[in-house]
Amino acid sequence: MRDVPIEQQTEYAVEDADVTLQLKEYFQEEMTTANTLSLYQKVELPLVSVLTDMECEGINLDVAYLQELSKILTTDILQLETAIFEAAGETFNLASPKQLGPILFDKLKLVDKPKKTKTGQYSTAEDVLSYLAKEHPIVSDILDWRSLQKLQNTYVDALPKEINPKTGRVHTIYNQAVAATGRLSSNNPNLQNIPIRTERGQQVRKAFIPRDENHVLMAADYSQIELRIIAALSKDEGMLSAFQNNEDIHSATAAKVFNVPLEAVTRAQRSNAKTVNFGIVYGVSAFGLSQQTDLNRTEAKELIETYYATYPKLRAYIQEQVDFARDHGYVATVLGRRRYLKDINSQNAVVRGAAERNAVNAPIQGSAADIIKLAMIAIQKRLRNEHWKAKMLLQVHDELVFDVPKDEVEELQVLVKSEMENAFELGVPLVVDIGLGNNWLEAH
DNA sequence: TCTCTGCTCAC
DNA sequence: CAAGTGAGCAGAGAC
Repeated sequence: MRDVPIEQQTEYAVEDADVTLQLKEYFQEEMTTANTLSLYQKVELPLVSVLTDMECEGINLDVAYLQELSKILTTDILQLETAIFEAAGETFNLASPKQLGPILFDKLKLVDKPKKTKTGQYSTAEDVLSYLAKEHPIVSDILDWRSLQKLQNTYVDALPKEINPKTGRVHTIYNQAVAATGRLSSNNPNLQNIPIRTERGQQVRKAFIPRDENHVLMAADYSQIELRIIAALSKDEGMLSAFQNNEDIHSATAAKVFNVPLEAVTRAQRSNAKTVNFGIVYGVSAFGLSQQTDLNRTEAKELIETYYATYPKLRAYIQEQVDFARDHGYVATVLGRRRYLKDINSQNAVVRGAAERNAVNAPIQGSAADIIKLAMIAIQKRLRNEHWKAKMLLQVHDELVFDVPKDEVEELQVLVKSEMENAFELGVPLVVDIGLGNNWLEAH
């Protein structure tokens, strides 16, 4: 908390003493374990001042641009609303799933047996409506309306309200003691879920800009860090060699699974391989995979089988994690961060299944968190000791964002890439991609 | 005003 | 039965 007025410190960052208490509660009784004590002293405590610096620094937002964006959104939203009420034959509160459900499924009878939520309402969730879009033009208008409404309410109109009048910048708060896996979380505002996937969402990301015309934003993100971790932890030769040869892991997986040369992999094959690669980390079932791809359940089941035949040590590793959790009641990351799984021996198969997926996912997601935390500590130490003017602003799980004076850009890229790639010796190369831009979208 | 539900944004 | 980790919005109902 250096060089920051006291009134500013307490506004954005919880004081260090409070964080220490939160952390001790977070780790609870395991503080006596050697690994946990070391994790606490070597990672979590040094990270406190790094996060404080980032929170106090804040980030610059282009408010005039967001206000223009909001006007356009308002027009588009009204247009969609008119078309939807016309098609429905009545007006209602479109933001209410409780009112929308009966319109779609009782009045327009979009489908025979509508999916219900756990409370018995009709489900109008995105995956359900996407599937029904071909039944009636009102459906895609509703989905479009929802997405624009989300952008306007959650980001375009909300973010400018978060600007601190003293600094003129937006200051998130990072919570170090919330996520079960060791990840950070971000709130007030959450700057870890700024849109990027859709074209209209990308317009929002453009509102995050450098502090002035002498700076640029630099984004540095780990390439496929979770898959590299599962490759390293499982020691599967096929997956390790793909990373050692710096191959595109999804194409390499597709080539192996569909038994075609790397150059002959089609877009659809790569896409399905990508879905399985991510699914493995989350513990996906054949049913889940079939929902996410164009495959039926039999094909999805076959694909998963072929996947495990391709990367046999992955299956063994997953089994080891589940067995370890059953025996010890917890699983651990590369730095010994534990997640306790009280339901791992539950009689209830659904509850037990969820705990088993946690046993696989927590070490992967948590090890990625360990590694980026080490990188953040190392980077901030150098920025401070070597008197850089550049500032680390944001962390988004596998990405760090910096505000960089133009005359530091070239050298800082080298520093950040090197510190991130060498933060931890994993046994598989860590690769960091760096981008620069006059806004956060361009920096990707 | 508070809490829960349904939904959707990110990695 | 069925994909992990979060935060925040509006609606709806309890008080």
